[in-house]
Amino acid sequence: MITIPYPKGHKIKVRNKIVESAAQAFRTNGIHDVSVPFIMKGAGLTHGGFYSHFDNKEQLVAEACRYAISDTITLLQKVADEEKHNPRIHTVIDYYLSPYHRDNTEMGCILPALSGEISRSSEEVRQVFTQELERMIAFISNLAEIDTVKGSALFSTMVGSLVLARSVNNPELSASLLSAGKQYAKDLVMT
Amino acid sequence: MITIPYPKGHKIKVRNKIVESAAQAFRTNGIHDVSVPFIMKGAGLTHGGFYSHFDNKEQLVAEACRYAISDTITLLQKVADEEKHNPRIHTVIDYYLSPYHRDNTEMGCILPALSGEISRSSEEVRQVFTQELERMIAFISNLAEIDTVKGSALFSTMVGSLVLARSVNNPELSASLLSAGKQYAKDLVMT
DNA sequence: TATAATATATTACGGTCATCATATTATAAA
DNA sequence: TTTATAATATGATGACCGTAATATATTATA
Repeated sequence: MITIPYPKGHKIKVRNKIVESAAQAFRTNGIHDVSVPFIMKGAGLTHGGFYSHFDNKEQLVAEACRYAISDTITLLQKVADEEKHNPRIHTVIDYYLSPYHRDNTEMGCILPALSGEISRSSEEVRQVFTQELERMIAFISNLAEIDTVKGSALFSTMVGSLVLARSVNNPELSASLLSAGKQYAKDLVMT
Repeated sequence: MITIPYPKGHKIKVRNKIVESAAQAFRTNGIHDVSVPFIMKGAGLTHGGFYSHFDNKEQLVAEACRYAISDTITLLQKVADEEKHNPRIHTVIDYYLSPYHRDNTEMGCILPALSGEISRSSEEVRQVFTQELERMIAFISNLAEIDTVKGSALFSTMVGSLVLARSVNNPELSASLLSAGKQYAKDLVMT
């Protein structure tokens, strides 16, 4: 006879908490700089139980990245849906290149946050990024009513501007990178 | 009486070798994933001598980043100078977004390679990046004969395209990201 | 209320890290 | 050739890593 000693779905909930904790931690501190004990602490657990949920850290990395990108697409969709007057792509560009998004890496788009590290990750992780980036480009292109080639260039501009705006020390330069990105991203859509 | 046991300039040469080794290693594997022993081995030395050249790892990071960006600007200048017919900015864009540059991170531009990690680095390192990025934007803007705001957007597009092209697993998608970036970067210059 | 099954915690292991103290080596001058 | 010493190597320290084995806590059911 099979009994269920813990509440039904308990383990899945805990597992999701670990993924969420990891997705947040990776965006804030990078993949390699975040330890399993740190992630588990973020989920309110101790590190030992980790391996009853995941085979290894790499598996969690892949899941957390997929979770984070999906989350961002959902958020951008919501941002677009709330706009009633201006072109919806403009609203998304403005959000993506806002000081808020720049300064809150831990809940933002994972692509600029982990950009460098992804190319050095395992095939499994890169596969996830490839799939999710394709979804992101499709989403952006659809919203802007442009083809996916142009959509790729648009999203590249957005990612590059955000990455550089986060790298610099000088607030004026950072703001200028954001606003230049916004302006020419919108220009790109309209030409 | 003071004796000089090693040839004049010996230590400076060794120090430069360490910086070069670090600049290459950081671009290939990221800052945090590269250890001091690994860098020293790359310079043909053992780890212990490191602290007679640098106060700590962070100081080397800052120097290696400055070295790497200067190196890249010099290289791009040379690439531009070799072009006789087309607009020189086109040649630089084509080089920057070439498969060669995408696939040889270790000798390429450090900004896309370390983008995510820079924003989490010390003030000292971010200060270096700020200064060198300003130089890079000035160089690009001057070459394209556009103002620095437009130049910022142009360089953002280049960085973003390269970052995303390196992240994905799918060769076609990667190539498409490069060519989309090239096309719209050139469009941006001319409009 | 006891039990069985499952979720989480504790503890340990082997490895690598940055850093430092000390020993050794290489070489210019005496 | 000897000597002084700068440059480099060796080895150690304490911290933290990913991973794993084992122990403990939890709770739906009998």
